[in-house]
Amino acid sequence: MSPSKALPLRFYRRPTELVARELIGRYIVREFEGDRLVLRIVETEAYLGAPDRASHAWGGRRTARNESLYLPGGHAYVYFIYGMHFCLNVVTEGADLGSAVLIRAGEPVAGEERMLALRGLSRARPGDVAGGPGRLCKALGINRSDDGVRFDRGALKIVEGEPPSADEIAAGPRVGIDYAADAVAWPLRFAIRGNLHVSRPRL
DNA sequence: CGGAAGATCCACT
DNA sequence: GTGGATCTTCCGA
Repeated sequence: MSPSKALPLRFYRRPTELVARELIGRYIVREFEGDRLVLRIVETEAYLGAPDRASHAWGGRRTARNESLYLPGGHAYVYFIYGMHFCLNVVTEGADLGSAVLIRAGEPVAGEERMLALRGLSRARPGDVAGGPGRLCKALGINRSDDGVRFDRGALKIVEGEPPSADEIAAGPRVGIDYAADAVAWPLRFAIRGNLHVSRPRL
């Protein structure tokens, strides 16, 4: 079934837009209280750091909240937003740049029953479990205690998969960043074309 | 020190 | 389509 070989740190230490594209089709493997939860990544967004108005690292902003965003590629940046949701990012490139990829949606591969329970649902249509960054974190039991962990080992890994071909990946503007001036329209959102687990608005 | 806004989600009309 | 939930963070005064 799903492969178990974690991506090496060097995978992440490349241009952010490329990493965002190439994370599509990989698997997030989460060990949570004895359960193995697996999601296939179907949607990502690239955040480029200081030059990117939509990035938490815009203009070099650096605070206690986003400190882990400045770790070297391959670490997690988990932040709390809107008073109730967590979002999961994969730090990219080298240390101190503040570039990262937001994991926006995943397709359940294993442990779906447990993920449903974590989401507080009894049944779900495609996309309900992990279609959206807040839902995805809730389905995997991710919170601030996962901030700064490595993705190549431990209880929150990203492993190899079967990345779709380039023509199966759609690109478009990122979600929820209307304030981001010139960066509003940058096509840094990536998703598997036609996949039902992609968040709204669908690409 | 106060206010505003946020890389969201859900329920309701 | 609209607004409310809920709270941390940030910036301006």
